[in-house]
Amino acid sequence: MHSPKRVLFLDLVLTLFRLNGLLIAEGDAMTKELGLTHARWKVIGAIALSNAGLTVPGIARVLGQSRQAVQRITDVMVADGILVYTDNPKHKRSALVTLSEKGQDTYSLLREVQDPWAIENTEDIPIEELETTLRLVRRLIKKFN
Amino acid sequence: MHSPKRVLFLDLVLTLFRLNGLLIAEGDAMTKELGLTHARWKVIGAIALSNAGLTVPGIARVLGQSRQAVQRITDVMVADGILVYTDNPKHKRSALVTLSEKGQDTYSLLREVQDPWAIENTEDIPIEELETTLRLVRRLIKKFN
DNA sequence: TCAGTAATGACAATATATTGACAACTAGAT
DNA sequence: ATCTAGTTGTCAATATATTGTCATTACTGA
Repeated sequence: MHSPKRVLFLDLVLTLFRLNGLLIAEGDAMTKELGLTHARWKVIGAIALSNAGLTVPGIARVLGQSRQAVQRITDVMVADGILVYTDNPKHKRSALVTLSEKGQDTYSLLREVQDPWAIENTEDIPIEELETTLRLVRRLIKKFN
Repeated sequence: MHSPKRVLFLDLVLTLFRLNGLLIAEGDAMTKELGLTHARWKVIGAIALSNAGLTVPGIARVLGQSRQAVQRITDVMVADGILVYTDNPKHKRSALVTLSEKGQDTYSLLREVQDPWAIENTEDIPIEELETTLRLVRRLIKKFN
């Protein structure tokens, strides 16, 4: 079928895969000295950007991953003292995952490299385009949920 | 620092991680009956969308992955008769990865589900927004290369 | 031409993620 | 109050991906 949107969309999907890999590489390079891996800073970022508390499956949904994969990482990070499982008033078994003091320190250090990085990489991009893109991405997520 | 772009960008990054996971899930659901996994249809898609030929490291770059991961998959797919390594006039050792006849058949079947999927999911999205998003994503990729 | 740098295939070790299954818990409808 | 469908923690098996290393090949600039 002769649909320009179709080609555009498939191209976009492939391009997003690529960007995903590059973003992970960027994050890893940024956090190398902090002893983080992408599996870890993704979790920290997800928790930090959530206003309400997040459970393990909640983090998994935010990251688009299986809850088992997140569970594995959070268990390790709790053992390392970066995260803490805290009581969830809304669920008896499913604990909220929060940053420990050490975790908050780590996040502070993360912010020190992440913020300049974010600002630098959006310098020449109009805010309207960022908004359009975010809106479009959210729209797609809604479709696929 | 009080930068709306910064927050917007970090939000976008997290949202892209999520979309990435959902896209993989979509693709897996789409190709379940074709005996493909995301590691495989990504490679097929990358080859199909490339006008020139692609080498293993080339596919890895397009997908934002390590070349070793792609090498592993292509080796298996060659053994399965879906892909073929063909001579690369531009490089003595690095072969071009192409679809075999069986691979092209698989790709045809893939297209039969992928095309309606792509059309359906972009129905209500203006082409200008798709273009803006693709341009922005490409711009970011260029920064991170 | 040639030296230095980068890219590639290959192999190994390790990290990360998915999938499947099952019992315990939750939420919503009736 | 109860039933039912969906969610969650947990364990196990498997798939996928990264990282590191080294020899070989390709590329680039002087």
